[in-house]
Amino acid sequence: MATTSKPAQRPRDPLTRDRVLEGAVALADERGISALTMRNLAEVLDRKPMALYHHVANKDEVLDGMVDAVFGEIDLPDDSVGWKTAMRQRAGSARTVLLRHPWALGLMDARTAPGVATLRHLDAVIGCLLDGGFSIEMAGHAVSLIDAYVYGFVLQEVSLPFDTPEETHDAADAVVEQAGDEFPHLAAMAARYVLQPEYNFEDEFHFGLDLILDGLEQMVAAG
Amino acid sequence: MATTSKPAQRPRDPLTRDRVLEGAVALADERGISALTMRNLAEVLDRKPMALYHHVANKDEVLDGMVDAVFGEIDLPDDSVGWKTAMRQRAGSARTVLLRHPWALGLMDARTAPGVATLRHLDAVIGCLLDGGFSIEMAGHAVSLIDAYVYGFVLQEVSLPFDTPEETHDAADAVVEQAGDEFPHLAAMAARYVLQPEYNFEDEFHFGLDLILDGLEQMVAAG
DNA sequence: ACCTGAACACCGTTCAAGT
DNA sequence: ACCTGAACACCGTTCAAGT
Repeated sequence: MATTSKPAQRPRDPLTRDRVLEGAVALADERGISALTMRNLAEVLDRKPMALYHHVANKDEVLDGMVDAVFGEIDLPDDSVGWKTAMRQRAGSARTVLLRHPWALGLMDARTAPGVATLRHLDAVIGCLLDGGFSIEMAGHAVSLIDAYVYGFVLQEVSLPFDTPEETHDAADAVVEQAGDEFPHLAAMAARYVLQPEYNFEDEFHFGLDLILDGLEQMVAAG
Repeated sequence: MATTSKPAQRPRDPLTRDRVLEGAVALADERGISALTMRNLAEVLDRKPMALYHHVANKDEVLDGMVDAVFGEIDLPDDSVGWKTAMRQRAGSARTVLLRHPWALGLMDARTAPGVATLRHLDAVIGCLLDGGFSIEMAGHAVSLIDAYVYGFVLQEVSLPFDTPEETHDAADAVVEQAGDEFPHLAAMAARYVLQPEYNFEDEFHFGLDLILDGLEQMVAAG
């Protein structure tokens, strides 16, 4: 049997910056980023709004901290499995984490500076690639390429207007019916690919990731 | 000599949905997405706030429309140059447009459904790839991969805390000084790569794009 | 058809005050 | 050191009304 109230709240020992950020992430996950107001956040933490300002400068600092907290959840690359496997695992972890906090990528353009979790992650990734035989330039190329792909893929995934295979099916159906004349290629793709029972958007993720990792491997092997 | 006032405003003929969206894009470009309020937008359009609701249902519809308007600015693929060149040009156009409206990608996760400009663009891209010999499955893979890369790259680009090469240099300098001990690989990359005079973040874009297009070309050639 | 005024239930944040 | 009350200048949006 647990103690008193909801987890991670422990209502009345003094607030900390970390507790504020933790509450903000939980609130955004549960009720959407638009419900993340300083006033709602204070209520969840069982304080009055002004109490928050003792621990963070303003709402922007909360948003910055939330993004960094999310990046801190992503697994660091495993140094013992070779760069390619390590990058594949890390990319999968990043996707999982970013889908769990679907508001995070939309906050990136509001972020003023990368946080320490973000920098630590980047440092570990670069180290893993250098260990794997990448030159410093190639490691720079690789990080930018892999991360762009992962972020962009998840951005498409969270902005898709459906969350389940059934909804995907219905949406594709609607495209075929509504817009088959105006957008024939799109309709063909919906009918002959997306609507097939074996279609799974997640498989697209691995297709692109493998193409990228194979391409990098060839370039590294070629020197 | 122009007529009376600022362009695209023409203060007093009746508002239209398109004029509302045009004003919203201009306002977000000039003063940032946080300045985009229904009240500010009404002022720019020389109306009272409530006038907007005669042309759009609510603010969410404005945001959806803005994203679709931005997608409408991206060049459609050129059917006469081969799929690879067409995709390279289109990706470059998308990057340019998305950098011109840096708030657009951050709005994607709030979007409820793709608009017609987005669908038209996607349709043209699929058509271009099918013409180039892609199967419907390969075209699906290719669209998802290329678009993920372009969006993700630009997302990194707009969230970088600097806008000019000079600022990049200063920021990299700061990383080396502040965090050289804690993040040695990052510091090495900053010192030995990013801080070199010939470094240019834009070149990273072409590196990754070419790797992706070459990989796709090999797969298509192999059947 | 198109626009407006007044009002409601919210925001983030300042400033001065309480323990 | 940590928290609060009252206030200010904002939000998006409803409803009823004006031309």
